[in-house]
Amino acid sequence: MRKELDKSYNPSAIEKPLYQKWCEAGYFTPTIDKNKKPFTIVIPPPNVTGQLHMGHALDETLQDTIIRFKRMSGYCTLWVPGTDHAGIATQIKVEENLRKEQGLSRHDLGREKFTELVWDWKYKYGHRIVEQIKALGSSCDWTRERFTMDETLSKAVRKTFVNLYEQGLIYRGYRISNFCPKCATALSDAEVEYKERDGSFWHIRYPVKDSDEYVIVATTRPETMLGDTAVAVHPEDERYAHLVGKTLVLPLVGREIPVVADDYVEKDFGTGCVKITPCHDPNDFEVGKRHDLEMITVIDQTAKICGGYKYDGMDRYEARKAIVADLEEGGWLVKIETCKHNVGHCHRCGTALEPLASRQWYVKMEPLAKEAIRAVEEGEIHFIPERFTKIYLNWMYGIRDWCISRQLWWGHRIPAFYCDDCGEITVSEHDITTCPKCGKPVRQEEDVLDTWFSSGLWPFSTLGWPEKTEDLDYFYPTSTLVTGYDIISFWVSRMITMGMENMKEKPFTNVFIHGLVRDAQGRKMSKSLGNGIDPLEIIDTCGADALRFALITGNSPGNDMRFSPEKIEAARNFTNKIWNASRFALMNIPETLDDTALPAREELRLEDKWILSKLNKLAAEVAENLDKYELGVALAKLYDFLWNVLCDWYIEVIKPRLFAKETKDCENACRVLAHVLRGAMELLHPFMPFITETIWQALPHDGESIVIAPYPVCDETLLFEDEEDSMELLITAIRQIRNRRAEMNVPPSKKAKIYIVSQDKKTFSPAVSAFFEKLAGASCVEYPETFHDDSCIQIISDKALIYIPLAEIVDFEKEIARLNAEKKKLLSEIERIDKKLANAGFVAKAPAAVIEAEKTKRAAYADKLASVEASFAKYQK
RNA sequence: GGGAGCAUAGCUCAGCUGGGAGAGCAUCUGCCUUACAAGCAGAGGGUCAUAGGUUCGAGCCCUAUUGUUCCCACCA
Repeated sequence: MRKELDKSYNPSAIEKPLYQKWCEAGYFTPTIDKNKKPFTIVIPPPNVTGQLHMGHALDETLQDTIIRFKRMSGYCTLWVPGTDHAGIATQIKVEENLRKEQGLSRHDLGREKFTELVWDWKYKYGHRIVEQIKALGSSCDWTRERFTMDETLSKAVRKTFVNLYEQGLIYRGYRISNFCPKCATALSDAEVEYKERDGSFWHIRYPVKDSDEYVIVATTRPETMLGDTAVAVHPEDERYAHLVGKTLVLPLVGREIPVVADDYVEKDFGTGCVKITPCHDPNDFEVGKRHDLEMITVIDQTAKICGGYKYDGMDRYEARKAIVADLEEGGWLVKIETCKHNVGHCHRCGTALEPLASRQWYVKMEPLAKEAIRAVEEGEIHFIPERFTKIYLNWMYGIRDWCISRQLWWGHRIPAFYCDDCGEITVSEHDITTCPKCGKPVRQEEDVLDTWFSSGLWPFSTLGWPEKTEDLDYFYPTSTLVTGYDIISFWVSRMITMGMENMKEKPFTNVFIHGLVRDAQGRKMSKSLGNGIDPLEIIDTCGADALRFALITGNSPGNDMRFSPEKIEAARNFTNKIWNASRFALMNIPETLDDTALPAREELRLEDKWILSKLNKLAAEVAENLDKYELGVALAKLYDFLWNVLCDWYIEVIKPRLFAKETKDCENACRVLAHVLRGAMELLHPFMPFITETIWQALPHDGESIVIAPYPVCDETLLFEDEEDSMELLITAIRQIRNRRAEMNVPPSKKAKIYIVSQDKKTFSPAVSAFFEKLAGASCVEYPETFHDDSCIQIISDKALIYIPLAEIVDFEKEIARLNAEKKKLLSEIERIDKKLANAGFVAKAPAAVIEAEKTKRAAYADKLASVEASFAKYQK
């Protein structure tokens, strides 16, 4: 059933109902077919209470383009959508809201009530991001939508935890971890962002007990001195050798602490004496363990001083000021230097982190990393672009144990149960209430798991693991993972690690990495800068297709891109161009034409063969580019074909035929036009699904939707090299005529007769006169064997001489100057080629085809030069 | 300290395995040519960061330098 297109493209009216139709028809829900190859993508799950931003838009567009291409190419495609519970991020948001609206903290509510509240949020806002992903046109299978805290996914988490624990790969350890005072939880190394800060280097005098001697330590964090339990020097540092083993008296505190010798100290840095605070610095912690030093905690999890000092309760920075003042007053402060140093910050909230000794759960990574490294090094998993392999391997080779416990309430609670009576720790897949050892009641670990623990299982937990499901069997391993380079260490590495461990098989074959979307000045888009462009606003005003186009065009894998209103405008103009061209086509294609057959081969005219040839070559190239993940290149080719080939030339050229209604020639042109436009829409569909479906439905077509139409492949019987060459000659000739007319200010309304002299009778024949009449301001065209009229404009085109009798506007001096310029250019070109051909090395080593091409070029130049010379002769007569 | 990316037209970027540089936007000129002024036609504009090297031939490969962005590690 064909419908006429509206006067103007109105995406907002079209997109939603279309998307709904696709979903209802089940196009996005695959039926497992063992005769077909599966192609699977799992979405990088966005935060469940988040909102779509440009980064998501890019990510989803890339995935959708790939999956639509594969679907049309005959694969059994599955794109699993879903969301992440995003532990910290979500909890913070809900806590903030609770404080704002009710003035309460989560502790006021208690764990159970608070998590209920977060679930409420999840139900309330979890839908929003899903709707936004749909608005982009993403062809996800919503019947398989998952959430990291779904029952089955939680099972996967527990199963994994227990497995690893039983292998000794999960353990509970006491050591320094990074604490975020604001989020009030421990973090993993990956979640620490180091930023350079201006700081000071305080030099403090520590006196030796019962002596006049002293040592000077230098520190950037004087407040930690409260927890000092030693001063370390290098074992081979002669300056301090006599002090090793002696006792120092800690200023302000009075604690007696030893001087120890440790390799960790660098002699040449600072004073060569390092204060050791085992509970508040990772290196000091190690030193402390080696020398069996006392562990004294002086800063708590909210970054306040604790431990029974006069500074108790003070914030760390407040305490720093107070302590420095007291040191100064006591005469302990020697000097203050300014320095730059790196401070770890929470990657969620940006607060400066506090290293604290505490008991946390860890995953022992080294044994697990082995397989994850092997899979990539042996090429089972392939990064696109290649260079990200190094980034991944660099991270994996330097991997340290992963702190997975978080002091949060929102997330998967760690399935460890403590018996306070006998001290037994039981890790169990199922909740237990009594201790299996002594039968006394147990209490479950309060902490939850790092969000990335569950997202690390995503490629198989979403398919049903640990159950042996049909989906898992058919769709795993997934095909391509699409994500930004910023989460390679957070997420990609963990999925590979967990996939190799749990499935004994890679989670995906390809990792397609994209960059960040930045603003027009190249800055990261962020809420605080207010420089973000809202993708939803663009969808509303310009349509999802325009947004998708703007995100993919001119972009190459792995590189950041700048996004600007100009880009969107260009994209919208393109959708408009497609729309108008299609509208024009449909105005001319008669209603009665509803089959999709091309005209008989012998009835195809030059321009028909040309455009068909171009289309089929395009199909081959686009598929090749898509296979290589060069989406930007593929889309640029489609743009060029639609605008600069189909619209600018083919449609213009066939207008006379289209207007000759009810002729066979008209019908043929219509058939070719419909065929080419439909093919172009099919090729473009993965990139711009809505507009292409709308136009496709309006054109003669087979099948019920472009979504499931076969992706065009190159039909070699429709490649016409000769006709392509001829058409190129004609286009060149027309361009040159236009150029000359414009140069000479001939008004477009002024038509003139033209004479074309050419040996190429096949190309320059009366059959193409209409081209020149329509496109080059010709009143009529003649094709004489020779032509002599000195008062004509003469154009030396490829394989043709063109004469236009516009005597009244010919400026002979200008003509001669122009010919001179032309001659000079031709001579230099010929000289260049001659030089090349005279080069023995070139002739001996260059491929034959290259040499042949040079010779052909030389012949063409020589030909033109002869024409130029002939013209000179005429003018000089 | 280790590693990676980028440097091409005024701006934003393409340029696949080396065979004489492209697009979009911007600029200038002329057009309401019956799909489209969100358009059509035409034009100008580049020592492909610098210096070497490999090669018959380098924007592309190698080395060094400069500028720039990022990742990792982190010395108190």
